[in-house]
Amino acid sequence: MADASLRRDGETSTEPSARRAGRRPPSPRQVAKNAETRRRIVEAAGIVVGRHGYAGASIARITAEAGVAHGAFYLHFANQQALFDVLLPELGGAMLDSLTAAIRDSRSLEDIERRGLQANFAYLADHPEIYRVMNEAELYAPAAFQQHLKEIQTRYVRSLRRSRDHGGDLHGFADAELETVAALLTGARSYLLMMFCRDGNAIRPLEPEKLQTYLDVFLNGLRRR
Amino acid sequence: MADASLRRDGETSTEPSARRAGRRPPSPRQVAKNAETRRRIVEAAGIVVGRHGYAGASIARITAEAGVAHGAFYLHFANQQALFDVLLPELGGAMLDSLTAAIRDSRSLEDIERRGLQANFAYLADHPEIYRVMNEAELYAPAAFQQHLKEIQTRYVRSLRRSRDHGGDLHGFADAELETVAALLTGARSYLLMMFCRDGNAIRPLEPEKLQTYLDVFLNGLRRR
Amino acid sequence: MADASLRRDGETSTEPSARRAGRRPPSPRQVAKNAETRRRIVEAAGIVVGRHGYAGASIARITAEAGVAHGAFYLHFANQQALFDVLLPELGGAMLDSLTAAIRDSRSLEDIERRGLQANFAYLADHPEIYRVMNEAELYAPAAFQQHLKEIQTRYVRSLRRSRDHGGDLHGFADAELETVAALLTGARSYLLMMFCRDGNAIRPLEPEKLQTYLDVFLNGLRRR
Amino acid sequence: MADASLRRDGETSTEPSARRAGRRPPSPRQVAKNAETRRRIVEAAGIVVGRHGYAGASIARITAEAGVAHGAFYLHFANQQALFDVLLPELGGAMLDSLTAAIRDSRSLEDIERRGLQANFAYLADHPEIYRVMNEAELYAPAAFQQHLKEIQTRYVRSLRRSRDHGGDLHGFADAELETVAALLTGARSYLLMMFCRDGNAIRPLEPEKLQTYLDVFLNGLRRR
DNA sequence: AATGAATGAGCATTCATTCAT
DNA sequence: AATGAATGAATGCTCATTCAT
Repeated sequence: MADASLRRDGETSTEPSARRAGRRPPSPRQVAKNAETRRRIVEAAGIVVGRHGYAGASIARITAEAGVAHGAFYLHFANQQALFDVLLPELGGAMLDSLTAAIRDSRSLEDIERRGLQANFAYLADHPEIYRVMNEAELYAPAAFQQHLKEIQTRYVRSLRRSRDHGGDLHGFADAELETVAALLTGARSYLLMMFCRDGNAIRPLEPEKLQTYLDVFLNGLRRR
Repeated sequence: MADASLRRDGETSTEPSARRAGRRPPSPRQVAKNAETRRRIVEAAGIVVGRHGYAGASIARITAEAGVAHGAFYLHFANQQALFDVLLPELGGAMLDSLTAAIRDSRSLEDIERRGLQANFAYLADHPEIYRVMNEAELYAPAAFQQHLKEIQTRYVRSLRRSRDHGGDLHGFADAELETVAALLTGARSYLLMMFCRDGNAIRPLEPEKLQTYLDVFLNGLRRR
Repeated sequence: MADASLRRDGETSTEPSARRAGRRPPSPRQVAKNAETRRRIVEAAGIVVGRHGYAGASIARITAEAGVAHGAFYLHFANQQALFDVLLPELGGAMLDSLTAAIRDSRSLEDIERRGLQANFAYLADHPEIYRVMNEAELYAPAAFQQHLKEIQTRYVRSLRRSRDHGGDLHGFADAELETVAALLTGARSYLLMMFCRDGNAIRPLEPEKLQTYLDVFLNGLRRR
Repeated sequence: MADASLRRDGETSTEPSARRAGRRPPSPRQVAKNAETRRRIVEAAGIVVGRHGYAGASIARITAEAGVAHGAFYLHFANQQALFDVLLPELGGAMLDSLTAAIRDSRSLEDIERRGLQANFAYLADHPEIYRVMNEAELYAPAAFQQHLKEIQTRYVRSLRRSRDHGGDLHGFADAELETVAALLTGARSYLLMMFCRDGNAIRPLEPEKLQTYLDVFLNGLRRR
């Protein structure tokens, strides 16, 4: 999971906030059960958002999907928004980590892009609900969405910089320009996904010719000035 | 109310409900009033969606903004969805026309991109509500959104093709590839807008250096293979 | 009904707040129907509070009792509290008016007290629900309760003053002291009611000996210093 | 948990649950802890009711204030009502004892009233939460409230009778009449408190002139017939 | 066509109570 | 005895839609 600091806001603390004198500490079993329930709620929420969107993600649907009582929700989240705020960081964070891992030791821009794009689409094909979680977050969890964008941006720029400093492409691009470049790449990738890979709620792979065109344009465009 | 099942797409027929057996045709004044009320509702809806999003665009708010009775809404639209379905085509269509006009006699790709992008951002600065109308339509009026994307795509491809056939850039790109290129350009543009030009509900201009980077990357990337 | 100004606060305005140009004015029939529904809700609320207390006066119960839809409530009141705030003024105000009428041309203190007390208990026997409406208002509609107390106090002091200025008793009591005296009388009366006249949700008459003791003590006590 | 049906009045038995066949009697330490927890809950409930009223006195708030686990509540009380039923007797009983002590060797009515009233207001100023505990009990613990009234009544009548039999005032008042007189005095005192001494959740002293008026009226009124 | 009161299903949230540990 | 997570019924409120006028 990306970063615990993303999860703080508005969410009911799970840990007893003050370890009052004379209180029996919770058994490890209890703690585990507690965390497990929370996990099930988040997971169920992902599925429900994937199926019905945030707008259709009522507490009733989520708890039914999770197999817990309606009221149990409020033991783990202060309110519906608190869950929404946590959904993208928790589910999308895992995706970002997986993408980062996929391109970890790429040295060339082509490597980054080809492997990144494929890993991206593969992950979404495996976890199709993430698409809506991410996409609708702009509306239903704006802060989380902005944070997610920033995270993508940061990681992307880091990769581009590494590629520029070690490899052949991108020389001539100042750090500030790489910010813009990352936005172009992210946007282009996002639209490929949206326009050519969606199939109802499922994600199908990008056609190879389109991937090739994408690579051609950007590799050529970013080669050198 | 006429039989809804006869209507495509949930939208109430705009034509006066007469022309049915034995009904007097509406006076021109009536027709005008009819159309005028409908227009006011659509316009009000644009404003309300711009301000509160589709989710906050209740019939009550829209009719209040339009200055008509709550119930009047259903004389012009079969239901809320029918209005949502009509919003992007009516408001976004005008924007597309304006963009198409702005690049009409561009011959070079640079012309298309520079003028198009500037016209795009200028239009949105003037009509800030369109941003949300367009952006949230993916969720609230998916069919209209797909249609809008297709429209953009078609027009973009047409421009690119013209540029390729008359100018210097893009030769070597087959028609099929231009589809992909249009998606890349649209996606990149959209993310620039989202990441760098939003300021609450207002749109501020793209910084010139970022515009330049955009142009550099794509003009270079699309020049030739 | 006591005073419209009591009713303003938090309640949804029933009149269209702006008579916008070109809007058809509501028909008198509609207006009457509207007011009638509101009246039925208030009346039903009185009955329900009398039966279950404010705590049991759910919107569902009230609207069921009134024979209107759940949602109709919110066409007439902004929320539950707005109704509660209006209940005592509307129902208790009528009672105060009736009491004021009952003692209107009393000249002696004995007259005021005997007739006032009897009118008070008689009114409550006829409208037993008022007892709880009044009694629980301290908790559920504190502002209305304070206002009600003040109203009682003001009217009581006025009567006492008139009695003092025209009759034989109470001379030697300064205006400021009459405030205290009114509180003593109100409190004593209220406890007689509470301790000796309640019978479930009904009110039974005060035993004549108790009334006599009340009169003896106060008439003697207030006669003269 | 022991069989609730055996218990009068909803209250959990305070005695250790043993003494049943084959159970080891609880260690003195256990009993102490048991009683201590119960005491903390009652005390916490007083504070919470003083702060939020009975309506806001959720088990969660009370147990949090008491520093015990939510579930521990049900080891000491059968349910919330059982606690409410016990609150006024336990907290208000102490107040009554203090008032009884304050007027113990009064011989004149004036003594009783002046000292009683001052002791009453002083106690409430010291324990402001009792005001709400007492006041709202009519609603939330009606039986306890009636019992409390009766207790006040009994003690008051006893004092009045002693005064009558030993002192100068009240002669001519039969025992039955003293019942009524006690109600008048209690009601008058209660309204003085409510109307002139409340200051948010705090109680401020009664102004001396008002106290004097109270004494004048009643001493004069009760002197003799 | 226009009006706006009425309808009722749907939803988030609270909280007394239970129970496995 | 103590703990605190889990349960689920109840409630206030919103809002798309209908319909008498």
